[in-house]
Amino acid sequence: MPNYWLMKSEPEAYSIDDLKRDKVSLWDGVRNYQARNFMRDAMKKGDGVFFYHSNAEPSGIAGIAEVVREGYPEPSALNPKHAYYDTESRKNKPVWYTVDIKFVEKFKQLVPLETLRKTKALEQMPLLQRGQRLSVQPVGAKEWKVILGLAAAL
DNA sequence: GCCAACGTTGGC
DNA sequence: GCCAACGTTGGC
Repeated sequence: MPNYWLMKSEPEAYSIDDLKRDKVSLWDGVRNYQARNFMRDAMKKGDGVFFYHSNAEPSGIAGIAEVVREGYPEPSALNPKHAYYDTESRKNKPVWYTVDIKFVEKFKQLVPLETLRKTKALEQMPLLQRGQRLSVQPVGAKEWKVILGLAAAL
């Protein structure tokens, strides 16, 4: 039984079209411990991922990806030349982790945040809670299905 | 561009 | 260990 996740990215930085082009990508640059813990400990091969566009016009869920490689030390945190370099991170004692995801599907139309908010069955989603800004977060199986339904109906 | 909410840092 | 200051996220 796979689990489901939602990952946020600003489309100007990395969009679902970029993932479609790359087919597979790591998910680096996350510098939040809770999000890291999900990637390091909880995300499993085969899990489903909603690709969320944040700070976008409009923001919302753009499509689907799938976990293809489970948590491993994030390379850019160990690379002094990289913008995501972290002086605290060491090869034998990494601080930050990432997973690899592969492109599965881009929705014909993005499911806007506004639509998610209007959907009663989704009101418990972490994404929709006030002030929450976790960039990697779990999605319930029921919510996953509801959102697939919304995407199909657009 | 604004700003509320949040996470992190660092002085004490 | 508290908490003010600061930087970041992300909707609007």
